[in-house]
Amino acid sequence: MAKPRARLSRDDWTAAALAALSEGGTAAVAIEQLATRLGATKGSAYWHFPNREALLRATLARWEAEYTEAVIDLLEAEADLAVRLRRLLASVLEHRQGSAIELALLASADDPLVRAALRRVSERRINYLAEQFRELGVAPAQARHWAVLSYSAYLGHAQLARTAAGSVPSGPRAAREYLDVAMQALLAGTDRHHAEPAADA
Amino acid sequence: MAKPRARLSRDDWTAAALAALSEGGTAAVAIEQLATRLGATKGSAYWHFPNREALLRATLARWEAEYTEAVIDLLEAEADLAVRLRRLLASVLEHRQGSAIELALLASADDPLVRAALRRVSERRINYLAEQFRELGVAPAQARHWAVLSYSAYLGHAQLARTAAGSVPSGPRAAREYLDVAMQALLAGTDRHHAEPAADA
DNA sequence: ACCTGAACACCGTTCAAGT
DNA sequence: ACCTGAACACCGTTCAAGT
Repeated sequence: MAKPRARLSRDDWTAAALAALSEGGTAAVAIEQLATRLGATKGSAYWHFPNREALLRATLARWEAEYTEAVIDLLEAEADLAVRLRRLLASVLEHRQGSAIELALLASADDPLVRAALRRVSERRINYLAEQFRELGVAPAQARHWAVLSYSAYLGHAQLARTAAGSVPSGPRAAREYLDVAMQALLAGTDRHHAEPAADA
Repeated sequence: MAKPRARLSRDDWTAAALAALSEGGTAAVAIEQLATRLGATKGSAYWHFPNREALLRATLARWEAEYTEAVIDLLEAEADLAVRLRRLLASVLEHRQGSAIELALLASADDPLVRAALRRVSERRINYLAEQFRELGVAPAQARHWAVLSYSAYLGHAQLARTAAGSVPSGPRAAREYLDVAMQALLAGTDRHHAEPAADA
């Protein structure tokens, strides 16, 4: 398929695996299929990696390094703390780029390696959100609970968007109304009983 | 492993598949492995089912028939509408029986067949929840949004419990506090601005 | 150092042959 | 009607041999 390359690097393999991952989940990270795409034989993979697990592990590590902070970076760009939460949920409704791999990983949580990667990323993001809630005036003990709830809504939404796209609000109008509802819920523990209908649409 | 049985039925195969599903997800529904467990050869499976996909499909259909209404039945048993929501979220925190298969399915959402089953079940449950919110006095158009948010929190929680058990509130004390927060959020659109700390613990 | 090519194990699938 | 046993394709893995 692809033009045969004289030599392949580790990065060539993880790049191909990352692409396969977003298209077909963990199952698509198959050495023989990747070798065909890369114009090489399976033996090449086994030079760079001891086995398929190591290739998958390296691929997930690369995803963590390149995408873990993506959500946080997106939020940091906005000054208004309350609007950040809205952005977080909106990012799922709007299917931003980079989320394809994340959705594929959530669907492949069967795999222990995937599970471990998701665990680390979740913990990092929940800690960030808890910090946000504390800045909004929520007591530390409660802040973590609000963070977990918010991140659960995010994850559940990603899951719904993938498995039951029809059940999820679609179109700009419905999305805005849904976000208003979500913000009213998630900020119910704050002084601000709901965020403005957003100046970021 | 298992004592060899003279003859196997379709139900024997789907029962074995259901057990394998809850232990190892879709990947564990492997005809050769199931045959060994059942004390038969692979050919037996191909008598009852045209292929592995048909076996998986029948297994998922059985799960839908036996477990789809489980959550709803659980909730119907309780008269107080607001407490039902609390029960829904609590059921994830407490890892009730039957949820093992559901969690495995969420993790195997890679598979188109699994996705389809989850879609049908989600839609059914969201409709039920929307009805609940309408009974709580929420306008129909809003009720669906609150239902989607609630179910997202449920799904996201299931995902977190599976991938990042450490991030989720554990222990009766933390679980209760977390539920109080969740109820405050999910009932923020209702007259009852939060449910009583529950008489069902 | 990096890769090919052939080999083997495992699982999905087929099918002729058995009871 | 229901199952076995042998066969083949596909993918993970190994390794001797090539450049």
